[in-house]
Amino acid sequence: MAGQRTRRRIPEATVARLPVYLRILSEQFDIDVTKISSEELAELAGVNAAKVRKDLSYLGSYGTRGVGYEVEFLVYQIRRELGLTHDWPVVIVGSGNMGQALAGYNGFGDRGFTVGGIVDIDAAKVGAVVGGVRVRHVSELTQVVAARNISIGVIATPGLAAQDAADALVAAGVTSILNFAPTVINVPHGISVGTVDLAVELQILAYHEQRRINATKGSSLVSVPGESRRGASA
Amino acid sequence: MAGQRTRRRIPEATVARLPVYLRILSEQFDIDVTKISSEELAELAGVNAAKVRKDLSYLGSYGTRGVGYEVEFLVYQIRRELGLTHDWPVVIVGSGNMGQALAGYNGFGDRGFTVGGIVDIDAAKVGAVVGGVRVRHVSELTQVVAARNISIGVIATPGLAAQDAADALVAAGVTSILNFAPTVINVPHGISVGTVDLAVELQILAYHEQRRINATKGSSLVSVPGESRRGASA
DNA sequence: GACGTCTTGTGAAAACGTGCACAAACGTTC
DNA sequence: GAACGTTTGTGCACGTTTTCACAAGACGTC
Repeated sequence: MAGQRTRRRIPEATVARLPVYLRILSEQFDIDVTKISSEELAELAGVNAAKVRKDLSYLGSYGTRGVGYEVEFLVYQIRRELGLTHDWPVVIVGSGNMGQALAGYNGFGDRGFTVGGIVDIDAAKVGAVVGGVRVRHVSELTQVVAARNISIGVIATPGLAAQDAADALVAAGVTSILNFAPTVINVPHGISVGTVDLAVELQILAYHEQRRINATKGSSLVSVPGESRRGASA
Repeated sequence: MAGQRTRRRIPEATVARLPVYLRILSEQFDIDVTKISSEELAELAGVNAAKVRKDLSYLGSYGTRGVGYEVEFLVYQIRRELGLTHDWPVVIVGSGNMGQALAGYNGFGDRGFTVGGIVDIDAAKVGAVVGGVRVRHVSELTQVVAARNISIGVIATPGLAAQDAADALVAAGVTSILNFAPTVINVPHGISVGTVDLAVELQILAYHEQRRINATKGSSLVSVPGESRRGASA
C-alpha cells in the first residue's frame, strides 16, 4: 500500500517555529540575501542555532556545510512542508471588530491565505464590504465554503456564538478551525482546532508580571522570566 | 533574606493552562455549578484529567477527595496565583483595525484587564475615541504609562513599526509586552514578551490540513492530528 | 463504625523538547 | 592537493511535560 513514503513526522514544536523561519527568510529574500547560516537565522528568530539546525533537518539535508542554507530554496521547502504551495482561502465567521481586523490584516494575503468569504448572523451587517469582500449571511455559509472549496474557518464572534459558529463551519464542510472567541469549542473527532484567546495571553503575562513584583518585594532573586512559549525575549 | 517563602514555581505549561481553567470555572460558576471534578473540568478544557489535577496541585491541595473542587474557591485561587486579584491596565500601541478590535474586545475587561490608554503615531488618528478611550499621540506614551502605572503594553501596529513600538514601550517603563505584529521584536533582558501572529496560527493549521489530505490520498492510515498546542479537539 | 464508592494528590515512568559538542563536509587559499 | 577555517547534521545528556497507576482520604449507607 501507499507509495507515499513514511513521511517523517515533524514535532509539533518545530511546526510552530517553521512559520517564523519562513517569514524571516522571505523578508531576507526580499532584501536580496541569498545565503544564511543557522546562526544568523537563529539570531533573527530569537532562538538557539542548534534548534534551527535540528528543525531544518526534519525537512531534509538542505544546507551546505561550511556555507549555510540557500534562502530561496529553504523558503520553497518550508512552504512545501507547511502546505503553502497553493493559497488557502479561509472563511471568517463574524464581521465585528475582530472579523474586520482579520479581513483587513495585511500579511495574511501575502502569506498564503486569502479571505474567501466572510459571514455574519446579523442581517444588518450583510452586504457591507470588509477587506474587499462582501459580507454574506451565515445561512449561506455552506455555499460559500463549497464554491471556493474552503477547508479553513476562522471564528471571530462573541464567545456565546462561538459554538454555533463552529457547528455551522463543521456542517459546511470545514475541517480546520481557528478560534478567536474566548470559549473552548467542541468539534467532532478529526477536525483541527487552534485557539487564540487574547485574555489568556495577557493573563500569562500578568502572572510573570506579578511574580516579578513579588520577587522584588521579597528582596533576593529578581526573577527573569525571559519569554513565554513563542516569541523572543533576548 | 526574603521572608517571602520559596514560592513553588509553577511550570510554564501549567501557567498557560490556568487561564483556560479559570475561564471555564467562571462560566460554570455563573450557571450555578458549585462543585466540579477534575474529570469534568478536563472534559470542558479538552485535556487529560490527570493533567488537571497536577496543574491544580501546584496551587495547593484545594480539592476534596471523593467530591471534587469547589468552583468558587478554585476561581479565587487561580486568580490569586495569576495575579488577577486587581485589574491590570494595558496600553495599546496602534489604533488601526487591530488596535480597535483589541480595545473593543469584550471578555477583556471582564477578565482582569482594562484599556488604560491607546496611542498612535499618526496625528490624524489622535483624538478619535476607540473602545471608550481617546487615542493619544505616541509621544505621550510615557505620561500615559506613568499616569496609570501601566506595566503591560500591547503592540497592534504594522510589522515594520513593531520594533519602534516595543522600544517606546520599554522606554516608557512597560515590563511586559504582547505583540500582535508579525515580527520578532528584541527587548532588553528582563522584559517579558508574548507573541500572537495570526498568520503563524493559520500556517500551523494549514500544515495539519495538508497532512490530512496527503494521508487520505496515500491510502492507509487516516491521521487524526487532533489538536494544536492549546485548545481542544474532542 | 465498618464497608463500598468516589475522587484527589502524587510518586514514578515514559515521552518530548532542548542544547551541547563534535565529527563530517564544504570552500578557499597557497 | 594539502591545510585551514567555517558551518552543517546529529548523537547524547539533560530538563520539562505528560501520563499512568494507586494509596489515601472523604462521604454515604447500613
